[in-house]
Amino acid sequence: MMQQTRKDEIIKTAAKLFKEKGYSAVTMRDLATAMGMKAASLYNHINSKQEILKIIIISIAEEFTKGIDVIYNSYNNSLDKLSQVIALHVKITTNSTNEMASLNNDWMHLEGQLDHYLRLRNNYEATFIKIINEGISSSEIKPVNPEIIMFTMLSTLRSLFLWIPKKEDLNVSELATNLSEILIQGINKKL
Amino acid sequence: MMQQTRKDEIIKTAAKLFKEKGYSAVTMRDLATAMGMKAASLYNHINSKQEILKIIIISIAEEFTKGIDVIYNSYNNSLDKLSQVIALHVKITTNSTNEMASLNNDWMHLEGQLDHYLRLRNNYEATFIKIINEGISSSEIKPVNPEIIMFTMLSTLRSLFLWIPKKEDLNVSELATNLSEILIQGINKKL
DNA sequence: TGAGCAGACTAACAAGTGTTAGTTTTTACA
DNA sequence: TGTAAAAACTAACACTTGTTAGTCTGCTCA
Repeated sequence: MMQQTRKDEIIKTAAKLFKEKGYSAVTMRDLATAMGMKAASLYNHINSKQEILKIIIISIAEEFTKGIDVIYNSYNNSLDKLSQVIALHVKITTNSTNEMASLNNDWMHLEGQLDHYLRLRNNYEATFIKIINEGISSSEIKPVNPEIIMFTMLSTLRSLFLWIPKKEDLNVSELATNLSEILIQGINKKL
Repeated sequence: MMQQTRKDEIIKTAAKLFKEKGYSAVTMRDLATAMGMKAASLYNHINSKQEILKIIIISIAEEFTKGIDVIYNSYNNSLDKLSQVIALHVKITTNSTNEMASLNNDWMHLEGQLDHYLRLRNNYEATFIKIINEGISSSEIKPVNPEIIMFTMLSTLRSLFLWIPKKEDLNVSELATNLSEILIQGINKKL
C-alpha cells in the first residue's frame, strides 16, 4: 500500500471542518482554503466530496464493529466486557476526534454507502445488547431494560468527541476508568 | 397575542426536516414542498430561513434555563434536584422532539443569536454543576469529578430526542424514573 | 356587491455549489 | 540537466441556493 499523504491530509482537514459546521455546510472551497490551495486542485487527490465522507465514516464504523466483536468473543465476564467497550470508545475517540463527529452527525448524508453503514451500526448495537443480556442472565447486571442501559452508555460514549478536546491534560486510561466507575457501578447489582 | 397558526406550522415542519438532514441540508424549496406550497410563499409568513432556526432554538434554550433555575432554588436535596432535571429533559424532549434535534445539532448555524444561545447554555451548565457540587458537599454524591458527572448525565439527556420517537408506547414518567435509577444510583454513595 | 387583504402564485435575481477541462508549475530522479 | 509525473493553477459549466418583486385568487364583512 503506497503512502497517500496528500490525500490523507485532505481527509483529515475535511474531518476537522465537518466537525465544526457539518458536512453540508462545508464547501469544497472552504476545504481548499484550509488546505492552502484552490478547489479544483483537490480533485487531483480525491474523486468527490462524497468520497471524503465515505472514507471518514466507513473506516471508523468498521473499527468499532471489529473491536466489539473481539471483546464479545473474549473470556471475560460481562462487566469487564462493558469496561472494554468503554475503553474502545475512549481510544478511538482520542485518536480520531474529528472523524467521530462525522460518524455521529453526518452519516445520513452518505449516498452510496448508507446501507453499509446502517448494517455496521445495527451489528454493533446487537452485539452490545448481547453483552448486556448475558450480564443480566449471570446476575452481574441489574435486570433493567437492556435497551435503556445501552442507550445511556452509548449516548455518553458517542458524545465523547465533544468533550475530549476540552480536556487538554487528558489521561486516556484515567478517563476510561472514571467513565467505567460512573456508568457501570450504576448498573452493577450490589449483593 | 394573536394566533399565528400558519407560521407555527411552518416552524414545526422545518424542525422535522432539520432533524432528518440538518439545517444546512434543508432548502426552502424542501420546506415549501413539505408544506404543500412554493418557496416564495413561505415569505408571506416568515422573514428568513435564519429566523426559523432562531425561533426553534432560542425558545427551547430559554425553557431549559428557566426550568433548571426553578429546580435549583427549590428546597430539595441534591439528588432530588437531579431527578427533577432528568424529568425536565424528558418532558421538554417529549413535547418538542424535533426542536431538540436543532438545539443539539444546529446551534452553530445561528448567525445573530449565537452569543445569546451560548450565554443560555453556559448558565444552564453552571447551575447544573452547582447542584452536583452541593450534593458532593452534603455527601449525597460520590466525590467524583463533577464535570464528568455532568457530562455523563447531559450526554444521555441531550440524546433523548434520538430515542424517544422509537418508543411509541412511551410512558413519560416511567422513562424518567428508569433514567434516574440508572444515572443517579451510579453516583449515589451507598452508605 | 364590492373593497380590502391574507396568502398563494410565477418569474427572476445574484451568489454560491460541486465538478470538469485544459494549462502551467513544481518535484523527483535517470 | 532534461524529462516525465505529480500537483498546482485559471476558467468555466450547469445547477442550486435564499430571497425579492409583482401578480392573481378567494375569503371576510361593511
